[in-house]
Amino acid sequence: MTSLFALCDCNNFYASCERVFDPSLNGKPVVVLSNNDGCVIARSNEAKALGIQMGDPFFKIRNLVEHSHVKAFSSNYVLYGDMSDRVMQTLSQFTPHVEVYSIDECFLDLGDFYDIDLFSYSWEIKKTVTKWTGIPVSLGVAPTKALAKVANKLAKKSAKANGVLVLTDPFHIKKALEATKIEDVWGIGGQYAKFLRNHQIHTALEFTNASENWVRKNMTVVGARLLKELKGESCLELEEVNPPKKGICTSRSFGAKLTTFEDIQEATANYAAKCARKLRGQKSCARLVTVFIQTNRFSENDRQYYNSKTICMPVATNSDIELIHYATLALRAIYKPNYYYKKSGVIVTEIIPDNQIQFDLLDTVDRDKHSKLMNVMDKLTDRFGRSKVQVAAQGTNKSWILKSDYKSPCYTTRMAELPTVHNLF
DNA sequence: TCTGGGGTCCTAGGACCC
DNA sequence: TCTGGGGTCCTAGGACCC
Repeated sequence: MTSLFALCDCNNFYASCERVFDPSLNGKPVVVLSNNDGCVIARSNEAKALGIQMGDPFFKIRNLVEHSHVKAFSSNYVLYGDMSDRVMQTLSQFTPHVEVYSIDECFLDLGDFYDIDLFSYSWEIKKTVTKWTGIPVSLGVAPTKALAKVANKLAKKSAKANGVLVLTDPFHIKKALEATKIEDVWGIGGQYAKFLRNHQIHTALEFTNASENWVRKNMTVVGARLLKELKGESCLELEEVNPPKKGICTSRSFGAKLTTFEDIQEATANYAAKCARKLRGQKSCARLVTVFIQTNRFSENDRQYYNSKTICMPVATNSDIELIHYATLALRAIYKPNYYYKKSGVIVTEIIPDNQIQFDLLDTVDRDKHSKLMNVMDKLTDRFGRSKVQVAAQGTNKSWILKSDYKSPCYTTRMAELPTVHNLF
């Protein structure tokens, strides 16, 4: 039994999404910014050519942006999520066994496709995705996931490959590993790359010559598994269904420095509500809620403060009202006046399916009522968008709101007119 | 003025138990 | 001087991913 995987990766995904709906951007440098218009998180090839790096703070490249007429966009995750769905839908036409690995990457199990012309087939996939969605993609095909990653990277880099690389022949695999720098290997981050280079391992090929014991000792079983994968032994299976999340976090930098408890409380309540909605989305409840706050770590003049507080709730919940209640208690425990706060966040953990909750005899919450209310709120949000209906503690002040000065329209979703509510219930 | 956000897995070491 | 030993659970921290 020989395995075969394809990794399909969208090129410069967020930038490409913006281009789909505004073709005048084609051929021009485009960047997409993180929340709060903070950092560059996606770049078109033209923007890369200008030397703009991933993670560059926007304010530091503003001159270059103006001078070189770079088009900058605030991130529009609703749009990108929607485009991602379209790409994944298209890919699943080619094999029922797909793993949506991230918003812009998908593994395809080509299991026993060895008999077909993999090169033509891959090109067919690539052309179809672009035709149906407008998003350009690259494909790497190989016997293991880690090798498919290698193939994909080279497919993008090499002009000859032009976006498709099939690595099944041992000689080609060896050449590919030789051409792959160790820090470009999937699973080798900054620390391991430095460590390996210190041990004279500079390429993926040199890594495959290391002994398994040595790798296991210095890089845990994860490294040992990677080693096998690069040598052609498949250890990582396709994961078609994603398991429910074990922790859910909602955190944001504020659009401005905040000091008062009320402002931070309002922001934090909104993050708590978002966590609750995510929990309901995967049909689970959480027992622990953690709140953290921090000042601006880049500001040398301001006094710095970071703290977090975890509260164990009496009964696992996914109700906006309860989570906001306990998040506020946690915040109260750590908030100190006279600091300039820049960020807060809410993390929920000890997550269990919503049908396995341990109830408490002394419980004072009417859980049935909460659940019905949340159900209605979710329906309203799905239909009319965020913040149309919310818990009072979430406030209307929104002085903490994110900066988003360059947002494109939500091309793929249209906000409905304000409702006549009766048919929702 | 302005520096992202949300996840996963693994290990070492301490606490605790018998 | 010499101070049991083995198992399990939990947590913090470190590595990684996009």
